[in-house]
Amino acid sequence: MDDGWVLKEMGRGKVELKRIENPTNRQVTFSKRRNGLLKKAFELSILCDAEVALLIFSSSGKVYQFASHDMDRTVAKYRREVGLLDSSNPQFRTMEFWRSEIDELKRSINTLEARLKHLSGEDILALGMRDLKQLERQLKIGVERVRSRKRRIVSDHATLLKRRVKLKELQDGNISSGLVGENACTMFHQRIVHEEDFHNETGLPL
Amino acid sequence: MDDGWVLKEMGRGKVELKRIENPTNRQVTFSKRRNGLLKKAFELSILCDAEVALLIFSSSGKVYQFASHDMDRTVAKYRREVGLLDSSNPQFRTMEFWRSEIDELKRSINTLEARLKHLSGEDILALGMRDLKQLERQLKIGVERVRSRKRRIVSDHATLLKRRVKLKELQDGNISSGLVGENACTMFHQRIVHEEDFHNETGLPL
DNA sequence: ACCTATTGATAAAC
DNA sequence: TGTTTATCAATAGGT
Repeated sequence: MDDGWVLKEMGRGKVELKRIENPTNRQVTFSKRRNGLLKKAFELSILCDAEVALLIFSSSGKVYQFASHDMDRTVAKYRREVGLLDSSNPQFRTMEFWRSEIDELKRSINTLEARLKHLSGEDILALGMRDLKQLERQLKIGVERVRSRKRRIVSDHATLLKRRVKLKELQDGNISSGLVGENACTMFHQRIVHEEDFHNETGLPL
Repeated sequence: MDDGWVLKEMGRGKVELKRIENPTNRQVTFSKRRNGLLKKAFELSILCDAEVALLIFSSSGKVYQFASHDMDRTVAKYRREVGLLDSSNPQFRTMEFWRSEIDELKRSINTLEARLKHLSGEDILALGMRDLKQLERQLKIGVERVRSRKRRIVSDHATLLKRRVKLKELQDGNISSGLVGENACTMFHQRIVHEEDFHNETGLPL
């Protein structure tokens, strides 16, 4: 049945008109749409003989701009037209600027803390089934990545030890059968796996 | 033969990237494109979490604007990026205070983001076995909590439906066997479990 | 302002 | 980052 998408569409797929959570996708989309927006602004100014000024700050703080005439001139014009407020007062403006900057950072922190809690399974009572599913998926991916990394570390350890033993064998002169090193390595590997309780496959109760 | 259009295209026909001479067409196009541009600016700010400010003056002098945050704030930010700072400014001290305040908040954000990434299994290459183990434990707890919550939701849904059906049976008068409600409920429950792919017990590949 | 044929923009995948 | 491709969006021209 139709999910009742309250969405927004674009290219290959449809995109919800909401902050793109995936940082990579967000960056790519930003780059593309930024260029598109700048181009459109330019076209409007040419085709329709309009005065256009566009300022774009990426979330990382980088600036992009377009001004058909001159940014300062256009902004000044805007202030004259709309500037009913005495925002020209340097003190006032600076103050407001810093305060809004700080408020925004605090909002970011709140968002991050909320997401962090969700990933720990806290404060999830308000989430719907859809969000819960996504959360679980993300958590599983995380678990798998961590496990993968752990496997890798153990594997690297084992390989390293194997090399060392092999080297030692060569330096000491081959004593008897060449299986000594292999056995030592295997034993080491098993020890690691056991002591660290590797993946704890038996269940979740830590 | 190709006229070698040094043009610009759009809709039904192609349009030369040049001021539209026909005043009527120019006005119509301005109206359409202005709205398109404002919409795009809005979308960019939402989708990519960007700070966008857009000023448009029609050739007749009318103003149109969009600011994702606050026009003055964004313009001030722009001036700050472009214009140089004067450290001899009397307000430099104050500014330093605000900046340190902001730096602290940004540090908090960095910490939170790092933890968030770790919980998503990203940037974990630098972590040791001990941290990885703890991470995995936390992720598993999260997964279990989310699953528990999902179970609860499904269960509640089922209970609710069961009640409704029972109620309806009473209102309609008992038609035949009292098993009707039970069956409907069971079917609903199964549908939910299946459609939502409940726990995806088959494995981790999402 | 509404309607469509066309071109434009862009999400996803590579 | 750049290229390609499938899709949906924007919009020119007309009514």
